[in-house]
Amino acid sequence: MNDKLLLSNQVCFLFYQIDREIISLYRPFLDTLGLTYPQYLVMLVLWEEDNITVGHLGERLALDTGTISPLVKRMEKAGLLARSRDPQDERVVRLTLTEKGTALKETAASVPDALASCLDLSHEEYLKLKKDMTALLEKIHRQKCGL
Amino acid sequence: MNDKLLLSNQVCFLFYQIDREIISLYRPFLDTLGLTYPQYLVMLVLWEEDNITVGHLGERLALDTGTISPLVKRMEKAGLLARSRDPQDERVVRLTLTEKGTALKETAASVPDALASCLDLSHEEYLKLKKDMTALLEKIHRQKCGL
DNA sequence: CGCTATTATATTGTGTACAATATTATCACA
DNA sequence: TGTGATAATATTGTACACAATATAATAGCG
Repeated sequence: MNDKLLLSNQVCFLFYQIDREIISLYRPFLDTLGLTYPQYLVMLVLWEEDNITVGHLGERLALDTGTISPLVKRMEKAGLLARSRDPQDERVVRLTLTEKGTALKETAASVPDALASCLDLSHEEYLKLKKDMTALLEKIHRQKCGL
Repeated sequence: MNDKLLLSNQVCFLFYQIDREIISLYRPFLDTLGLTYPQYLVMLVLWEEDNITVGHLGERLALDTGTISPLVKRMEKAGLLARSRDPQDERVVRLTLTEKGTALKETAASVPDALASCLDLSHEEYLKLKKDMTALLEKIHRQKCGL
């Protein structure tokens, strides 16, 4: 009758599962690094650009302050980064890698290849998937802005 | 240097964002129904097959007991379903829709179309996306089993 | 200069996820 | 027929997500 409500017809459910499955593929490797998946994403940002603000980090990961704030506090406690108020503007909190956080990049360098081999995607498949998913994400963003 | 660690090169981050964006598209519609997204998935299963066990629900949603158990308890409290031990096997808990839960299907019937129009996907695009993502999910499952 | 609006971050409260452990009921078999 | 193994679900503890609210610092403006 109403096929539209069948679980198997929900594309959203596919994304929901794929997201969790991918994260579970990361887990053994990230456990070795002592990181959770969102913490790994934070580290990727900091390895790219150190000494950023909490607000900027939230923008890059598309996470709000309610998620970011406790996340970076846990990472500070774990010795991965330091939080400090900007003397120029005391509202701003700047995030800096510790030695431990910087050093972890060496170990993390092998993670992308490890995952790629888990997923068993050729470079072409990877590029196509990345292109398709980027397009989909941008389409969603455009819709949300009501364009 | 090591482009592989750039956030923008992580396909996983695309799926992470797409999953959250899609759920946020659902939110206004599900708020109307008084459901969260995982609760909506539970309702989809129950509208398909009523009187199922907690274990079966967990299998269909690929969620473990630590997630399912409190989830269905909250839904029981909300009056959407009833939990009862199976007299044949007291270990088993069976889930049944209440009148309210059954009735909610009428209102929910419009959700899939509402989402489709949010995503602005043609039927062909939807079918292709579903096919591609199903294939990807199955590929991940095969990898995990070590085949 | 003082006061209000805005900005950056934090906190609170609720609801997932998931690993690890606990609990209770059934099963298998000596 | 006990009794240890197994199965189904629950609980505990930790870590996100996110809406709503709070807090503190800066900016803007009369």
